[in-house]
Amino acid sequence: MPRTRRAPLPPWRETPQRAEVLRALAARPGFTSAQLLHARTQADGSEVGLSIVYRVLALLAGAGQADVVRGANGERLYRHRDDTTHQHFLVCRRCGFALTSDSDAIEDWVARAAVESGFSDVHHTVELSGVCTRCAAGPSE
Amino acid sequence: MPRTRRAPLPPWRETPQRAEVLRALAARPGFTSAQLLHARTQADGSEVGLSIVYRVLALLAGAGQADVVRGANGERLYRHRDDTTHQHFLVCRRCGFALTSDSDAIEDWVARAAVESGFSDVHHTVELSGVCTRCAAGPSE
DNA sequence: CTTAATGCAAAATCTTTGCATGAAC
DNA sequence: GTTCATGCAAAGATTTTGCATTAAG
Repeated sequence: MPRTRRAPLPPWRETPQRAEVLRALAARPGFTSAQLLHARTQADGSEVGLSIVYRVLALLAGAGQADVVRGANGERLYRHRDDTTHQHFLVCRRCGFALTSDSDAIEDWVARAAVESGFSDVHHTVELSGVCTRCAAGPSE
Repeated sequence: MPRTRRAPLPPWRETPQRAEVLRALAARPGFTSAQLLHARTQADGSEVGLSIVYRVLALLAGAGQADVVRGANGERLYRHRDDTTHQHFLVCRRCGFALTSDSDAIEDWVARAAVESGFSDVHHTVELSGVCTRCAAGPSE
């Protein structure tokens, strides 16, 4: 019973702005905030409105084409999604670089907790953050 | 190597407002937002400023006397802390009622992920949300 | 042409902060 | 009396939305 709620994917028109957001998102090695993404597109010379960045990211996330985690301050961080399996991430707090974590143990645990508690429609969020080896070595970026 | 960073607990004066926030927090069966807590204190006839609610909650959380999770919209939800063990919660999305989850499996998994990845200073957040049996039965509150 | 996307600025949230007043110790 | 807490309103930060304009199909 996979939670693969691949949304009906609302009308999607190819526009330069959307391409740009996708490109910028794909170019990031890790999770990135909408704001930073917007800054990047600006820096790259494209004129993409901040609201569009938000709208595109929301669409992507809704369609399952982007993963979302929450930063320490509650801001949403997005990452282009490579595959379709449900995953958890170990995200570098400094650079956003993320490793996927093998999470069968978690999934099992969650399923068990759901059953035992009697709770219905149980969602889960597992977020790991740390400092990656590269950032630990030398404060870059 | 427990993450029991029990803060030095900055100067703490007993005031009616603090007592009221504590009381309101303790009265809740589950996790509650600062805003709702403020509304409750108002409803109970006490005059506690919203900023005080935020400040007191921040102090409590910092001192390890309250647990914090994040709601779906990124808002912080607080709960009075009964014991000192590191726990995870299964929170009802409707009423905030929470069950603690036995989380040894998670802790082990996190520790392993940290070691294997080479990441340092790894924090983790595990949040489960669902609908508790009571709320599933009848939409109350 | 018809419908959807864009951009801007305004609004909505949640949260924090500056500062003068008042209460705790 | 000092020092900290309070309250208000203003500021911050992130995200959403209304609406006229522009572009995609």
